Amino acid sequence: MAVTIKQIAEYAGVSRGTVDRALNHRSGINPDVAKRIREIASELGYTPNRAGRALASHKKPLLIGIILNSIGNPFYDDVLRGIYKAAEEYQDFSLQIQMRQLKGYDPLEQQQAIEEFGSSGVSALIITPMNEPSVRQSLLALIQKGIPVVKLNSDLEHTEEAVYIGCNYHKSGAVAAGLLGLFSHGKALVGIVTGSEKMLGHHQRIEGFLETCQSDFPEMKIAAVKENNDDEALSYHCTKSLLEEYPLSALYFCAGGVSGGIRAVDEWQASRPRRKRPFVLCCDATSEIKELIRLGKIDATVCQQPFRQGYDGVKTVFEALMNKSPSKQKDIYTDNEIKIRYNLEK
Amino acid sequence: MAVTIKQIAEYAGVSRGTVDRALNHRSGINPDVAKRIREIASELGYTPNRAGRALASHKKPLLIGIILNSIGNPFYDDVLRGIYKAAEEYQDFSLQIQMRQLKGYDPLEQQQAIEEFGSSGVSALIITPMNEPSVRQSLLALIQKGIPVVKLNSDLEHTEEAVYIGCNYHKSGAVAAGLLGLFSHGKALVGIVTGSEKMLGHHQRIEGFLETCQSDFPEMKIAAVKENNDDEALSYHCTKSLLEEYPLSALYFCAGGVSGGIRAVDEWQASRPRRKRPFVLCCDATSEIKELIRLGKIDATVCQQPFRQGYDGVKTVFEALMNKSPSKQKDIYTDNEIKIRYNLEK
DNA sequence: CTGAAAGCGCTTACAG
DNA sequence: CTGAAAGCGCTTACAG
Repeated sequence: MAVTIKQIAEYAGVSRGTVDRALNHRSGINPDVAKRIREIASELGYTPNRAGRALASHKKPLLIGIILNSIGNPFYDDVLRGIYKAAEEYQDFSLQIQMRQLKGYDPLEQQQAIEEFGSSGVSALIITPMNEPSVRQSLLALIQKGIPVVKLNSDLEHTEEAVYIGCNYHKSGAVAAGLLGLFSHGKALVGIVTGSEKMLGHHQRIEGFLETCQSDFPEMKIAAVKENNDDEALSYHCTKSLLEEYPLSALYFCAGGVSGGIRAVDEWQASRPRRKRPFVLCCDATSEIKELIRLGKIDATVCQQPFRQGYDGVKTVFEALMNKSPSKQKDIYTDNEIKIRYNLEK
Repeated sequence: MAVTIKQIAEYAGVSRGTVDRALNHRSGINPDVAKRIREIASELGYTPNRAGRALASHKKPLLIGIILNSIGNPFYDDVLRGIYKAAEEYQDFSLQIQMRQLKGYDPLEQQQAIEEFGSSGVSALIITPMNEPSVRQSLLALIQKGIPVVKLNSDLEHTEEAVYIGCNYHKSGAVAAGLLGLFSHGKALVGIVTGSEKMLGHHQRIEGFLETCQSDFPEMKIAAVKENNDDEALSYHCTKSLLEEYPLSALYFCAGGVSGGIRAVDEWQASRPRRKRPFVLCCDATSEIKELIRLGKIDATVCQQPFRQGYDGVKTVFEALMNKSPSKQKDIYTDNEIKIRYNLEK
């Protein structure tokens, strides 16, 4: 039988209330008493019972603020599904979420959202942070107040106190290169279409791709890297010019704008029926991308478990709040899953 | 605020005990009253609070029996990790597991284990069932008593009342064929090494493989299918003779005995340095297989989320027990994950 | 067949 | 600074 607060209280010769104060570092307790109780608890190997805790905190539910730059970005569909699934499962444990979705990437807007949540008294925050000093400042202020923060999908430098849950972008690029290496038997001329060199994730993917090419596939060459700013029309033009300028055997889309690029490939192929269509690789599996894979227009994609990102984000803050342990949870790097037509989920 | 038993009691003008009896189909209650209470509950959209339920059932913890034919089979390492992880997370909700691992495939032994658990009074059972009438009988007897049963990793025909959580073997074979088709640009002569045609899963993998070859890759030919009974020594000989008899361009191991087979490939290649090494595909990612992939001796493997199988197995019985709903949980088909050297986890 | 009470582990006002 | 009591939602003997 697991050890309870009641047992600790008996053992220490104090009331349960006092044990609670000690264990949860609440105010209004003699520091020496608190210290002794904590020692007893750790000797006895006490771990709080989450069912008990959940029931007791029923009166003031744990509010989790969520800030996602997700509007208009279908990648987040599965992330959101994961979040809502977890929220549903944890609602019996008096956990509630408050969602705030943003469009585009405006640091100021994001900072404002953080501060609003901060002053509205959320117990924890999940955010897809921009890698900006102003955002960092706001987050650090929250963390200082003891509010757990989860960085979802995009990391923010110099905020190691917050857990990161998301893709290992560098590895994602390496997987793409490895896959292409195997398909092409190590020989290829690759055109890369990215979102923006300024986006940390996009940049890291390309780095990982290039490093793997250099170390493992010396005969795989990069023709050029073009930026499409995640814009379909721009992506169409980038891709078109890449195809016209170089005799590409492969295309790697490492961000958004995939369907625009595919349109360029289709046209290129229609006008040059004798040429071999390049091998097309991309990232993630939005419903649009899935459709293009089914149609045979994309050969493979490297995914990052978006559902799990959302689900584990909520789960992680729940655990952090339930255990109120000073120990930081571990970062979670989701798997870089290879999907082809045959193992695509519905 | 969610609706509680107390509210239903007030609404119906009865005590909370009576509501409990009605909602959980306990004995000793006027059927008409029970019916009325259930109607009220469903109108109000009542769902039981798991934290409350968990705390209350603290006195007699839920015991989950687990029967795995896992001894000596490294595939189950990750399944076990998943099970223990879930057990740890759910122990606060008074869930306990009792593990019984078996060696080999003896239906009688399995049946005995089931009956022992049945009479020792477990609340639920998780099992890797053999596809045998005697096993089916024992399981159906448990199910009749209202004990939820989860079939883990292997399905058993004609027991639709039990949830299946595991691989879609047919699809696993199709993914292997699709992957090979892409790598080989649709042209290959494949040797297949399987465990036993009698094992449902092994058989289904081959079926899936063949069907995909026929429908999508007409120039991919199967040289022969050999059985190794999951035995390394036998696997070595099967593989050796396949390589000697046919000019294979690919090998597909769809069960155990992979390292024995690879030894044959290594020797074959050493004695014929001019010939191209066949492309090697297998299933799952035991630590042995991972090592062979890292060494470049296996090109790709199709995995089935063993950790998730274990974790979700426990989670599913927990949900079933907590909700005590008559509605059966949904079968879970885990993803057929493609792993190559570049996206292998540590 | 039904109700009132006690209890699961924890937290939270309230008294002192 | 500390303790006693009430309460979260649910279940379980026990009385009647």
